[in-house]
Amino acid sequence: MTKKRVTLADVARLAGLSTTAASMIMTGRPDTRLSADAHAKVHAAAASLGYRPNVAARSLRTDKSRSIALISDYVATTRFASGLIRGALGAATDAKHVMLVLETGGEPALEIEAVEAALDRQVDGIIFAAMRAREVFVPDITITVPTVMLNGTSARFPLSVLPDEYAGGRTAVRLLAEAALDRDIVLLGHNATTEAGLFRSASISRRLAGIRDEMAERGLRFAAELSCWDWEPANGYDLVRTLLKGGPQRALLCLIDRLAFGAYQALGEARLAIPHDVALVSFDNDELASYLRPGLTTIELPHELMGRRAVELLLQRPTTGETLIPMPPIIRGSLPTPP
Amino acid sequence: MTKKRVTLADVARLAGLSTTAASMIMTGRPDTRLSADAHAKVHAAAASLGYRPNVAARSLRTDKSRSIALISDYVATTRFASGLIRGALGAATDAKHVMLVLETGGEPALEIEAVEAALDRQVDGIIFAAMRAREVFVPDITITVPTVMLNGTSARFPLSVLPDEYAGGRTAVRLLAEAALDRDIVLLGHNATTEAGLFRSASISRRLAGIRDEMAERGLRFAAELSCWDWEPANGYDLVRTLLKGGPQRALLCLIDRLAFGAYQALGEARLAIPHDVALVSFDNDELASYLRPGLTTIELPHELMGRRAVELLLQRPTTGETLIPMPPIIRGSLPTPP
DNA sequence: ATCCCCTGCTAAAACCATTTAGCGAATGCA
DNA sequence: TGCATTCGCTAAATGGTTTTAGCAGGGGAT
Repeated sequence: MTKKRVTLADVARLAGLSTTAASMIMTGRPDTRLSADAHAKVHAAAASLGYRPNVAARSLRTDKSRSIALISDYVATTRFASGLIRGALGAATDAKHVMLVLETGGEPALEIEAVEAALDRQVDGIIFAAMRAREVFVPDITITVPTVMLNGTSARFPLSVLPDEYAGGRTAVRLLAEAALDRDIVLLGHNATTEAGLFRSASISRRLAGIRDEMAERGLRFAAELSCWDWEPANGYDLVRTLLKGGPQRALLCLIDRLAFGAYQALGEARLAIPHDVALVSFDNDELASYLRPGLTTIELPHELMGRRAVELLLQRPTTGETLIPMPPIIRGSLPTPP
Repeated sequence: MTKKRVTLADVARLAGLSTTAASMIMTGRPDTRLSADAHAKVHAAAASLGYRPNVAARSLRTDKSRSIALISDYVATTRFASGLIRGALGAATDAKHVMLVLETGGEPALEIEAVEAALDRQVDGIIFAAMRAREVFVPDITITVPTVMLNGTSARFPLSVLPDEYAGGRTAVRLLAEAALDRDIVLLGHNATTEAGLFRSASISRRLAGIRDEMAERGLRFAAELSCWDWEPANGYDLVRTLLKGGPQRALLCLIDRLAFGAYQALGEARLAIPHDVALVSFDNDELASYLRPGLTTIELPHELMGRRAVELLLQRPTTGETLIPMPPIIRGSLPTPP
């Protein structure tokens, strides 16, 4: 009496054909020679029975599963994580795939387990996502499926999707230079280790390279470079408080929105008006940026697009090398409108 | 020459036993009568070959897959989403399960597709997660696996995991009353539709019920109730600006951290010191709350715990009804320390 | 000696789809 | 008419595991 699942054999029986025929028709093989009548009958039977293929049986036979795995170091630590996931998920769904999410916390043992769990489920591909862009681990076990690095790079897997930090850096300087021509520009959040690429984050060093090149091309120099070792709002606050003992009109180039947030706090306390007294531009387009008053002009880290692109790359598997996703400027009120 | 996957038959062959024996030993069936010697040989063989069971084959046979699906309306819209996902993922991993994440955008057509995609993959259970707590849809198709509602409720599926909003509401009032005994208390973010439960969010109305009951028990009344129709920082800002024309020392009970954020902005502009001039307490423990100066005291929405609990419920499947997760107070600097 | 049970193990079916190899009939070509 | 080719379709093998049914041999009871 147990209601069993409808199988392909049921469909075939109702259509009066063999399961072979039904299979070929349902999977839409191009080269087959079955009659239009047979097609119609099978489709009708499938529809009337509400047939859904058993994915396990199919994977067993084909070694494919219409699913991909997103293996990340941290899923929740940064709000950006959800942008990557959302983009990847959207693209996966569009391609009629399903997405497994695995988290490793950066621990090698868990990384191995995650990869094996994914492989056990015959995923059609793996995305390794780093929540802060960096050179990534990837456990040293044989991986038999296509793989792309998301927001990170790896020597083993050349396919990667990254934000175009260099161009983004140039954009930021351009915006600042055009909007606040006459002001001294101060760099906020610089960090020698990071810039030298010694730290994990290749991204930030590219960002800085773009900034410096654009400054140089415009014949500009930073009036000051304030560095810090962490990128929390409190760091931005402290840095700007000490800065404020200095001169009159200034422009701030913040490397990260959270620092800019702290800067806003310090500026507010000092009764300095944005953008009239101090102009700011920053990076990330953190959700914070839209909450500030006035809104923070910032160069967006396009996480959703990156996630999407990673899945597309994985499934189409044509190209090789780095895919750079542009970082669009988000214009809000923290820069004066150019004359 | 193609390196094939190691199968159970390979293991059995190496151990000199039948696949039946190998299967029984590997799956650790309790009632079997195979010798200790046989156990040792099979385990040794499996280890030396690096055997990993083929999940597709196993699911085909058992209709289980050691995987669960998290179907949510929105994955990225709120920062909280990642808390739910993270918690669920952690619990799933602990139970050696893998988690599929599906997103529907709240569209019924996509919801059906998501459920079917999950069922096709023989998931062992489904979690329906709502990113804002509410009565949830759930498409009207037969669902053959255990199901729990996360941060939402459904008439069809009685198992749900929710924040204990009522108790949370009482906690907030208690903190405020104890720390700012003498001040008038203003309620911020109230909204008639919501409170009546007419809006989607059952959560907020419970939160308010807790607040009102605790106020009543303490013989307190709100000096004012400021309502708004949206919960963005700008709303909090506007509300507090108009409020500030009023009297001297005040205490603010904000229904949502984002409103409190706007309140901070308005208070800062008015040069009012927190908590000296105005005390605040709020709800959610948004990431924002820790960035503010002074930090915002708030009643946490325990998303990670909720996600975790949902998975545990799904896999153990003992209980029924609502599971309420406590909302812990996060003490920061926005309340004066009691004498 | 007969019968029964127990121990330790295995053969084979089942799960459901895909795919290879091939069959009978109809058609094309000469 | 004879032969080869194409058309439209199917039988059976395959993938890797779990599970049911049961076998051979030994021991105990009667």
